[in-house]
Amino acid sequence: MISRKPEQVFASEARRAAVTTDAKESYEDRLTHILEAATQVFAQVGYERASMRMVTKAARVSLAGVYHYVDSKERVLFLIQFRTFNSLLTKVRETLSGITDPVEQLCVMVRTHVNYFVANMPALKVCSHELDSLGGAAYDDILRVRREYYQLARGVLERLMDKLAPDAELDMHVATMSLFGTLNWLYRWYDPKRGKSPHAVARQITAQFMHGVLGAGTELGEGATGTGRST
Amino acid sequence: MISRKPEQVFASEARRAAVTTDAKESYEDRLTHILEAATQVFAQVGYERASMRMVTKAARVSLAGVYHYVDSKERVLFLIQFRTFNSLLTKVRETLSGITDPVEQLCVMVRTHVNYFVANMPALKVCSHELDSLGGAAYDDILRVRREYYQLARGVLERLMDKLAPDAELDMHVATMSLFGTLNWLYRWYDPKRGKSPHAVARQITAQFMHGVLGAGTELGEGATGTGRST
DNA sequence: TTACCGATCGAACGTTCGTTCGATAATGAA
DNA sequence: TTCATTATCGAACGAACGTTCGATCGGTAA
Repeated sequence: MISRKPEQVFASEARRAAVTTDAKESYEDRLTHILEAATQVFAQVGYERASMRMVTKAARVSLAGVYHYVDSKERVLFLIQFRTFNSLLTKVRETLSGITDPVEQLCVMVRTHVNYFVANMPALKVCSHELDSLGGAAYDDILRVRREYYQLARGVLERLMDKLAPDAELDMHVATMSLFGTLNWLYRWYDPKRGKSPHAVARQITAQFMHGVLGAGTELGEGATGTGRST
Repeated sequence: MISRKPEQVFASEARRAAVTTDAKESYEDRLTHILEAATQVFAQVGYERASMRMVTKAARVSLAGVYHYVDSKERVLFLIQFRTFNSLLTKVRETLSGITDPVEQLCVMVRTHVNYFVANMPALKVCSHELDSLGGAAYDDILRVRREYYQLARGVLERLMDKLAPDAELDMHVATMSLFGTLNWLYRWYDPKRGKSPHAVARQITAQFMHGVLGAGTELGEGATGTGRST
C-alpha cells in the first residue's frame, strides 16, 4: 500500500512549465481545480473513504480525465498536503519576519495560524487528519516541511523562555507539542460561523499558552523536583 | 456507508449473558480477544485501511469465525470505542470521587487520563483518530459518552475558575477544547518508552494548563476587552 | 486545408473488500 | 449413547475500488 517512488517533488510541475507558456496557465489552473475539489472530498469523508469517482464528480471531470493530471490517488493527497503546509509555513514566516520580540512573535504566529485555518479549513483538516495516510518518499517529503514548522514554533518558544523565564526547567518538546495539539485539534470543534471570532480564539489560545509555559516554567523550575524524574 | 441500526447498545451482550452462565465467560472472552486484535490493527493502519482479513489474522480466527461474534466491521469499531470511552470515563470519575479541591481535581484528572493513555495507547488512538468513522445511531451513542467526558472536564475547570479567578472572562469552551486538543494529540508524538515519564508529562500539561487559564483569565478578564492584548 | 498533439471520455480490467452460505467439528444435556 | 446447539471454517458472491486503454474531440502550426 505504501508508495515508494523516489521522484523529485516538483519534477512533473517543472517539466510541464517548461514546455509551453500559453497552455501552462490552463494546465496549472486545471490541476489546482482538481486538487481543490479533492480537498473538499477528502475533508468531508476522509482520504481512504473517498474514492476517485467522488473527486471526479466534485471536479466535474471524467474519471480518466483526472488521471491526465495525476498518476495516483496518493499523489493527489501528497500535492494537497505539500502545497498547504508550504503555504502555511511561508505565510507564518512572512508575518514573523519583521518582529523581534518573542512575545509578539508568539501572538502573531498563533494568530496567523488560526487565520489560515479559518480561510482554509478543509485543507488544514486534511493536513491534520491524514498525516499517516502517505507512505514512503511522499511521507518523508511532507515530514520535512512539518519539521520546519515545528522548529519555527519551538524557536519562538525557546526565545520566549530565554527572555522571560531563563531559569525554567520546562520540557520544550512537550510544550511545543501541547501547542500543536491545541492548534491541530481546532478542526474538530471550531466553527468560525458559530463560535467566537478567529481573533478572539487566537487571542485566548495565545494567552493561555503564554501564561501556561511561563507559569509552569517557574513552578517546575525553581524548587527541587518532586517525585518525577528529571535532570 | 453510514449505519442506521436503531438497536440498543447492549442488546447482543445482554441476550448472550442471559442464555447460559458457563459459556458466557468463554463467549465474552472470545469477543474481547477479537476486539483487542482489531484494536491493534485499527491503530496501526487506520479503520478504513484495515480489512476484516487483517483482523482475522491478528486474532488467529477465520474470516467467517469473526462474523459469529460481530455483525459488521462497523460494529467492531463501535464496540472498541464504546468500551474504551466508558472505561476511561469510569476510571477518571473514580479517581475524582473523593476530591473536592478543584486544583487537585485537575491534577488528578489529567494524570489519570495520561496514565490511561499509556496503558491503552492503541485503543485511545482509535478513539481519538476515528471519531468520524462511525455514523448514524452508533455515532450518536459514542457522542453521548464523549459529551459526558466533556462535561466532566468542563465542570472541573469551571469550579477552578470560580474559586481562584471568579472575575475572569475566559471562554470555557475554548479552554476545555484546548485541553482536549493537547490530550487527544498525545498519540501523535508521545512515546512513553522514549520520552519523559507519564507522570512528568502529566505534571507539565497540568501546570501549563492551570497557569494558562488562570493567567489568561486575569489578563482577558479585568480591563475592557480591546483589540490587542493588553497588560 | 492537413497533420499533429494535448485534453477528454466511455468502457473495461484485475483486485480487494465486506459479507454470506453450507458444511463440519466441538460441546453439553438427556 | 443420542441429539441439539454452538463454534468454526473454506469457499464463494456481488459490489466498489484504483487504474488503464483506445478512441474521439479541439485547437494550433505549417
